[in-house]
Amino acid sequence: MNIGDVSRETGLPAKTIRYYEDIGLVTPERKSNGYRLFDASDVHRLSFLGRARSLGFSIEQCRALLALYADRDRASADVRAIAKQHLGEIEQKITELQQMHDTLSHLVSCCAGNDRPDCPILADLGKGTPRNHAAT
Amino acid sequence: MNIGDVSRETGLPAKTIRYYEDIGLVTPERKSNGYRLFDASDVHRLSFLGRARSLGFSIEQCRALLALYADRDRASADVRAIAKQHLGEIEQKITELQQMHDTLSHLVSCCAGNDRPDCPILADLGKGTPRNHAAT
DNA sequence: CATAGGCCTTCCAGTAACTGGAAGGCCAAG
DNA sequence: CTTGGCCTTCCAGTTACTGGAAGGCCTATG
Repeated sequence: MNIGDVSRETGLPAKTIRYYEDIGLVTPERKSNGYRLFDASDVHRLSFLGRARSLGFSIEQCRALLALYADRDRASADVRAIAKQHLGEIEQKITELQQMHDTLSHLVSCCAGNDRPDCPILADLGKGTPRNHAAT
Repeated sequence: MNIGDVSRETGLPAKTIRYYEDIGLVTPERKSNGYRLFDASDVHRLSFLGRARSLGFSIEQCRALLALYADRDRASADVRAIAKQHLGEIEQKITELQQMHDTLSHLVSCCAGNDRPDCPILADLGKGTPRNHAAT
């Protein structure tokens, strides 16, 4: 298969697939004309990558997961450890975003949003050093 | 004030402050020895930036907010629009992360995490093209 | 046979918002 | 006069791609 076919099949942009080759996540053959030649296992790896990335795993985590995927003697605990660590990062981010959301939506609800200049959002951002992000 | 004092006062790393100068968000004076000389209004701008960034506003949004902050004829609606747009982005991200979290925590809970190789996390990632991220 | 369109190739540069580090100047204290 | 702690600039790296230029290959049609 050519890269275009693989792109269609996996949903990954051709650019991304080339990039994944650059960083060693896939190693397709080459035809005599220089075109990449992907076999079923390349496509499978790329689909795996697409799904892992869509779950937010970093490239390095994906690399580790692929290695474990290929290792028939792996321990599922190793996989689980990576996933749990990532889960922790996700939870951390959600917490931070939720915090931002609460503060900001409070400020937005306090702002008249008209043509007058007085604005509680700017007032809060311009306040002295104390970071008081909670609603009162 | 020297950059170190400002750093202590605002909580921003000196590197970041220099970067903000590079991209035109602050424009401190210079002493004869080449050192940056910050006055109270610089420090105030930097504190504003720190708070806006901690709420997740992008640098460009911060630039716009600073301009509005300085504009005594601003309309609060303009500020509110920026904040609401950002709020939408935050909500979007939270939704995505929540989705990842649900899928992944389900998979993690299904994985024994022992020294055996069978692992539902890898099994799911290795599945055919359908993206079936929901718990059954 | 020429050419047009659609594939493919490589390489360079840019994104966001910093961060790390090297090389070197300035200044106050001991 | 040297030591330590500031400060300066500049260069490179981070993450995971993405856009674009310049050019080769391949097929079909006039």
